[in-house]
Amino acid sequence: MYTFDPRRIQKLESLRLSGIEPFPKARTVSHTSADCRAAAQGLSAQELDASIQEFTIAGRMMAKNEMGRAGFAILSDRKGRLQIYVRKNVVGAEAFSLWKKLDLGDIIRVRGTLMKTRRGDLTLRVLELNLSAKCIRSLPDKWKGLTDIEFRHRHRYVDLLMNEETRRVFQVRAMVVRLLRSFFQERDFMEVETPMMHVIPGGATARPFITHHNALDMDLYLRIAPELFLKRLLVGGFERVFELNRNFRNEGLSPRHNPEFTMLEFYQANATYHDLMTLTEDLVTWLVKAVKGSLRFSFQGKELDCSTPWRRVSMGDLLIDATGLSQEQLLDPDALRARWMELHSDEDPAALPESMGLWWDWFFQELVEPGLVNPTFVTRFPVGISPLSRRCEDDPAFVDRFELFMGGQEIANAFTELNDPQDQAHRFARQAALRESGQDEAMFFDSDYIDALSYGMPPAAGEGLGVDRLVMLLTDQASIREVILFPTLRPRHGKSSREAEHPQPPSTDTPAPATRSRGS
RNA sequence: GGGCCGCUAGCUCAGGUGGUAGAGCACCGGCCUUUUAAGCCGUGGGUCACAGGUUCGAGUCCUGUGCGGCCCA
Repeated sequence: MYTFDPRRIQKLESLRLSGIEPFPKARTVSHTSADCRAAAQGLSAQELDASIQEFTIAGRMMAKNEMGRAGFAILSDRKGRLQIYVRKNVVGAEAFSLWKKLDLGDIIRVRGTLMKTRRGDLTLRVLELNLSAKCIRSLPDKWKGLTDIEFRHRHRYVDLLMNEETRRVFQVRAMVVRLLRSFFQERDFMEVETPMMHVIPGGATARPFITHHNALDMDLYLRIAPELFLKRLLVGGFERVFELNRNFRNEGLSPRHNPEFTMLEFYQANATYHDLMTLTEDLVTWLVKAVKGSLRFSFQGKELDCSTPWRRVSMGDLLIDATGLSQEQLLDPDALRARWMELHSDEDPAALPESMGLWWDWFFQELVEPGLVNPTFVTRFPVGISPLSRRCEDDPAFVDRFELFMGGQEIANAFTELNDPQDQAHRFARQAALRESGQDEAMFFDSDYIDALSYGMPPAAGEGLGVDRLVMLLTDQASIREVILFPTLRPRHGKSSREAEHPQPPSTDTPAPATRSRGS
């Protein structure tokens, strides 16, 4: 059952007794607070007083000053805030008694004309006042505001109605999504929607969520990436496709990871990853200019300069600098292991990687990634951690792939697509073997995808771009939870009492394998 | 997974060494017809996250649990 604040319930009753419905049906509104500001632009207090134009606006009452038979309040609507002024001899006794009963948080509708106060603040002089919806919870402290981060995330609606900055973050997010769509539509990419529920989860190395279809009596996986379906569309003749939607990865929560996150993926036939580097520069600089107004901006205290061309550097060169190892040592898992143990003498050697690719991944994430502040394309990844990428022409141990880093975090991941069905089958087999050995982030063997490639997929390049991370950069937020309206949170009260009384048997899960979750 | 910090009124926070739980805002009542965090007077409001323990006595000390934040892995 739910318990309401008895004082506010009493208030509802008293309003109803005096003939005022606390939750009436909507009445029309003619303007917004921004319209009022625009109408008053450049007008003096005298000119406003002479104006007879009426405005009907509605919004939430965020502040209230009562002064006997008059008073001020601040109304907040989707376009901002506007002060209103209520006088008993103007609105009448009945409306004024409603005014006196109004609480902070109430949503009201007012009709009136514009004026300026002695201090010059634009104000709506109210002629008519209606209650639109009653608020029966008290608002956070009007001066200190709402600061508790957990409360802000669990009750985002309160965060939004109290904090201008929170609204701004999500307005920027909406703008970014709109601009991304128009960028690709203008370049003749077709927006598509591929399955969220997969029989075989693929397209990334990550643990999936499992769900169940009752009628078919089968488990399905929430997708970890749309990649393999988008490439099937290349086979089908849609030569430029993109999808902007959610992926789900069954990993821990962190300031950079939410289990569901938004990714833009796009694929272009007859292009290579070099073409996508240029396209990504065009896309991101365009977005940064539109949102920030400049290619230079600060992110978490660091200065970012997005002027093109961006640095392009191979992963190997970065690792030579960061580890002090030679090119030959970087190819030798034993040398890599020895260097790692020099840096981490306390780690359990049994839990460390065995392949060169994973070693590169570990060293890179630890030593290189945080330092990549300005936009940087990192190229030439080891084939072992790139099971869907085309091999470099000059060295089959590496692939034509890049990741884009900005502000010390991975923003995008792209490669020239592997379209040789035999090579792809070999790579899947290798991944499947890793799964067998307990690495549950490794990929499944997807024979339907091999079927598709067997029909011939045009040479193509594809990219995935983390929308949440991009919005973090553009809004200067350190945590992904600040750019997701309703981030995943633990249940408020943890384990149920039943579970506490009857603990589950010990988990039979295998211990965590020697992998670290890939970015993005 | 580990370390540190936090959890007190609807909100923001005080509560040296253990001794009847406090302020501001909000809410309620009264005064005030251009306020600017309006002001003045008055009232009500608490399972001090939860569970144990030490003690004559616990918001305070101890142990455990939950939730959150930061750092590390």
